[in-house]
Formats: sequence, structure tokens, C-alpha cells
Amino acid sequence: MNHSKTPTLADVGRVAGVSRGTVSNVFNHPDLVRPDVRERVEAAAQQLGYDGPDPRGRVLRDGKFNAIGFMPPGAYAIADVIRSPYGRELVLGVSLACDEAGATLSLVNGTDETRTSTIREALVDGFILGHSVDIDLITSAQRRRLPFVILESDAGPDINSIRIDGRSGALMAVAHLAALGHRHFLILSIRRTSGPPIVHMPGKGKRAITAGFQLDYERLEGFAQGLAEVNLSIDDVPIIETTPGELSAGAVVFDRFPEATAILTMSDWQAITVLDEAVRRGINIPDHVSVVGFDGTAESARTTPPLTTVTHDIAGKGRLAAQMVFENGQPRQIIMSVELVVRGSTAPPR
Amino acid sequence: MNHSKTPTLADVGRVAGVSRGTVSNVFNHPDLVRPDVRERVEAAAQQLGYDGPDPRGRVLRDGKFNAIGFMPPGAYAIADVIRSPYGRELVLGVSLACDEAGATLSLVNGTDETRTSTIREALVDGFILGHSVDIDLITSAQRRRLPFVILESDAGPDINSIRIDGRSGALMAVAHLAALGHRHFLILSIRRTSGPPIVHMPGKGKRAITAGFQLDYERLEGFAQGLAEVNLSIDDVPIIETTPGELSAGAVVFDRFPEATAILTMSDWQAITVLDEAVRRGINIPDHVSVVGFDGTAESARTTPPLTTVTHDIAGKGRLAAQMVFENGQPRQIIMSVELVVRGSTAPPR
DNA sequence: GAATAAACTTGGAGCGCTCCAAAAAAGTGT
DNA sequence: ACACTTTTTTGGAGCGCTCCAAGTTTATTC
Repeated sequence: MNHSKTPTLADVGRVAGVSRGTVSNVFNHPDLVRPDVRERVEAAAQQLGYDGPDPRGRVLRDGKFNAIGFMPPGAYAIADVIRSPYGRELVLGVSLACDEAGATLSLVNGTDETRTSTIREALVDGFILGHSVDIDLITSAQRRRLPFVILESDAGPDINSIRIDGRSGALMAVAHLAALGHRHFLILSIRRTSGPPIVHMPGKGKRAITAGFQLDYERLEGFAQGLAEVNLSIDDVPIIETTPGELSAGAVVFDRFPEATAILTMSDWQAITVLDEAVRRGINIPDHVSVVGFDGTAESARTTPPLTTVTHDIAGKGRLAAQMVFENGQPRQIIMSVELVVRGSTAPPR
Repeated sequence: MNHSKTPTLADVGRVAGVSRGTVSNVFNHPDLVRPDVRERVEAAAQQLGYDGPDPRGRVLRDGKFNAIGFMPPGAYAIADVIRSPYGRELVLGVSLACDEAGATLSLVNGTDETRTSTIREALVDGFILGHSVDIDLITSAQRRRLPFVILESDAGPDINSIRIDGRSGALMAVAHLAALGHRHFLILSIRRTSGPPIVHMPGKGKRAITAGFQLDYERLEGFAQGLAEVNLSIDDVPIIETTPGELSAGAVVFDRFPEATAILTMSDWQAITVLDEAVRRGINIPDHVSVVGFDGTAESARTTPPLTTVTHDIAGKGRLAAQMVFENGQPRQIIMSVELVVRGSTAPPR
């Protein structure tokens, strides 16, 4: 039994002269085993170079992986998540909950084609899914009969979800700028397909419905409401959709809409793009133009000027999501509150 | 067979009137199955709500998890890795290789006590271990008979390792500063236990050996050599050991060693601490004091002034480590080259 | 249409483990 | 020493799957 094959419980039992069950107990419930027997088994294990039960067997038997999977939204790879400040803080929160639970965090990849098979095959006890309303994905996850939580997307009362109150956040952002006296707004929204920024000119029908996901939609609604409250219509506000990572957003803003004094965004990242472009053009923020970010990432506090932004507890969201997966209780839909943190990127218009 | 239990391959086979093997083939090698049979099986699967083979069975049978584990060094948690710029870039590299290989990246936690059991139990095909010379950990990893790579620590010819040429990096840093005319050096080294900075005054024996790990040791050697080449001795240079994350390092430097004009560090992070403290005290860098970082994280380019730093390809290192795990070939010990990137934080002494 | 080749299907043999009911051993009290 | 309780140990029964050699069916050839 020693052909350099890795030894098994049974091998150890054979050498120690006890049954498999006893060897298993030595490793998992040592208190149930008489001390002398335990020592004999440990000696046998040592001799064979056996280092404890192989997790594969346990997994099959118990059905538990002691791990949760985090799947980035849409076409994002794990690398994109780690690269982005938002993704990073989210994963940080998830990892904190995993630390507490002693669980492993599996970052699972899914290109658009492989997402469902990944869901089917991942070695995890549950999932956290990035924002996505992809019904196939949800179906796959449900089929797997594993707990899962969807972020930033409400998929109905039977499905765990956590999202922020983006509508209120958007509303606060507009209200803040309006209170400062701004009347010329511009919105940076999120383009869900790849490609250059798409510019929606004012007055061409209701553009709010161009939102790809619930996340954008809610925020646009909030913007619309906030504008309505100061007798403006979102239909008169230009909307630029940019893909995450798009660097030219700022240039488009200043090239095409020099009259705008208040820029509303859907992410700190977009806001920072505008800040960078402003520096390049010698446009002073907030003197010439005010900018409001979204998410309140750590980065937003370190820009010059620091960003006024709709803030929420990103890491807390990740952590809560993981906890919900671990608990595996009744489905809940949680809406987290947001807060407008006013910093240096907003001021009254000139 | 329908007691709301999750269906298995056998259940599907029973309904479709074929054997388990055929059902397995439908999902894994559909080309081997006659189309009409395949359809029958697929219909049965659909009817039962069977969504493909359970990964647990496959894992036991095949022995492969299709995942690699990343274990942070020493007492770090996953969260610490994600928080730190260096850890983040490293994980980014690992994740890129995982993306390419279609594998999952498991971030496994190990507190000091649970590290070896984590190694024993993680559901992975191999490991990347943060820098550590902990022999128990290496033994555990070897026992598991899984490929693994150790970062920043050479554990001998039988063990995969990747590290940077820290000695040369350190040497370059000193040479650069010496060429600028500096004679009053100070070294920020790494404290491996928790607690406040430890100050090693000059002239009190050979302090280089206080290094906890190979990483520090090599760099101290490099510093020593560089100093020797300009007729200085490391024994005359103060060394301050700080824990990663320690914020007071900069204060200790300026409080205790105002005569130092050239600060050598072991991480960008330490260097940034010094920069921050300098701003607080109105000390101009590089006019009053020059600072050299280590690692060349993305952050180092964005500080004010941008940091002169010993740079290496952090993400590349992570990626290579993952590739070595996937390849599982002959053990290799790789030393990656470093480069001194001169930016704004160094200048001739006043 | 029989012989031969090709295509497809089958089901046994595990993979390594843990649970659990039952058996065995050890301990207790009279 | 015996009956009875408590502590330990045992080994069968899977967990769900894939491989593979062997068997069966279908297609091709003469």
C-alpha cells in the first residue's frame, strides 16, 4: 500500500490496527478516542506522511465547501474588480465576513458565455452576484439550490438582494447643487455596452429609460425628481453614457457642454475623470464647474479638490451580503441608506 | 425519487431510460451521444430540474478543483491584502493568470494558528504563499503534495519560489542617493511583530541581522553594500523597524533623526508615510530630505512629489506564480529584476 | 443478407470521507 | 462474579460522479 500513492484514512487505519472510523475521529473528534489509541493512530499517520483527511472526501460526504463565491457583474473579470476602487472595497467587505466565518472567498470568473456554467460548477456554498438582471443567471443560481445575494438589483421578494437607495442619493445630489444656485446640469450615466460615450441631447424624448440596469434607472429617477422640484426637467438635461473605464468622458463634457455648471455622475470614477480633464484645461473646480460623485470610495476623499459625493457603506454592503449567504435564511431585500458628503468639488455657480 | 431532494445523474437516467454514464456523457461529451438520446436525456433533466452534474462528485472522482489558493503572508488577513496597494497588485496578477486558465482564485485565510490546517483543507489544486519562512507551513504544503510557490523567500532548490532581486534594488537606491551627494542616511525596515516602531541607534553592533525574513535581510545587505561602496558603514546608519500599517514612522524619523538627508525604505507605503509627515511639518521633499520607496506600486507615481522607488513588476510576479502552480513542473527559483525609477522625491542634499 | 466495422451505451469500480447504529470493551456497583 | 451502565470502536452505507472495458446497436461493405 505504499506505492508513493498518497495515503488515505484506510491506510492509516490499517497501519495503526484500527478502523477508518476511528482514524477519522482522531482527526475530527479526538475527544472520542482513547488516548493510547489516538497516539497509535497519530504515529501511524506520521509514519505514512498522512496529513489529515483529504477535503475531497469530506466535501462529497458533507456537501459543504466552506466557501462563498463572488461573481463580478456582467462582463467584468476578477481583475477588473480588484482594479476598481468600488470593487475593491466591496470585496474587502466580503472578505471581512469570510474572515469572521472562517470561510474561503472564491473569486469566480464568468465571461458572458460561461457565467451560468460557472454558477453550476463553482465549489462554493453560496454566491454573491454583482448587479445584474440577467434572468438566466438567476435561474442557474436557483437551480443550484444555493443561497445567493444579488447586489444593486432587486429581483423580487424570493431573492436576496442588497442595494443602496440610489434614488434618494441622486435626489440629494441635485438638491444640494440646486440649493447652491445651479440651473445648468449635465448627467454622466453608465453605458452598458462597450464603445465611446453616447451623448443624449436635451429635449429628445424621455431619456431616463435608456438605463441598462436598475442601478442606473433609479438614479436617473432620483435626478429627475430632484430637477422637477426646482422646476427643471431631466428632458432638458444632456445625458452622457460612458462605459466604466472610459477616459474621455471629461473631454466630452467640456467640449460639448461648456454651459453646464453642475455635473451629476453615477460613480466617483466618472467624477474623477472630469476632475482630471478640468485640470488639463485649466478649468477650476468648483469655481467654474461643480461635480458630484457617487459611491464615496476612499479615493473620493483624496482628489483635488476632494469630491462631494453620494456616499454609502460599500464594504458594509459586501460584508452584509456575505453574512446573508452564510445565514441562508428567508429571502430579504435590503436597501441601504446613502448620505451626501459635501466636500470641495461643489460651490455656487460663478 | 422525487422527495424534493436534489436530483442526481442517476435520477435523470432513470427518467430518461438510460444509464448514468450516458447522462454524464450528455453533459460532458455530448458528441458521443446519439442526438435522439441526448434530447430525451435533456428533457428528463429539464423535467427534474437537474442542472448538470454536481461538482462534488466530479471533484472526488477527478481529484481536481480547478482553483488555486492565495494565502497571505504571516498574520495578514485577506482584507489586509486587498487594502494594501502591493497586495492588490499582486492579487491582480494572480487573478489575470486565473482568468486565462479559467480557474477560480480562492483567497484563503490563515490566522497564525490555522494556517497549516487551512493548507490541509483548502479546496485548491495549488497554492501561492506570501513571503514566509515558516517551516511548518512549508511542510504542510509539501505533505499535501500540491504544487505551491513561495513569494519573496527562497526555500531551497526543491521548492518553487519567486522573489525580486532586493539586494540589487537596495544597492541602486543607495548608489543613486550617494551619487546625489548624500552622506546622512536612515533606513526604515520592517518590524515583524506588532507594536510601535523600534529604533536601532547607530554603532550598536551589526543590526542587519535583526531582519525577520529573507526579504528584509537581502535589502539590508544591499543597503550595507551600497553604503560600503561610498565608504560608509550600515552600522553607523539608524534603522527604524515599523510594522506595515504603522502611521507614526514618519514622525519618528523627523523627531529623532533631523540630520538625516536620505531616507531608505522597504516599501512605498513607508515612504509615503514619510512624505505625509513632511507635509505636516512643512519639510520640503526633496529639498530638505530625499526619500526612496520600494516596490513601485501604482500609488508611488501619484504622490506629491512622485516617489523615486525601486520598482518591479508586482502583478507580473503574481501572474507568474499562478502560472507556475498551473504548470506544476520542476521546481524553479526565480529572481525578478528590479529597476530604480527616479522621480521627484530625491535630489541633492541642501 | 451475412460479415465486418463503426458508433453508441452500459454498469461496475472506485474516488476518500463521515455518519450512525450496533457491537465490543471498559467501568461500576452489589 | 454478575448484571448493568458508560465509553470506545467498528464497518456498512452512502455522498454523486467519471472512467473504461465490455457489451450492444447501427451502419457499411461485398
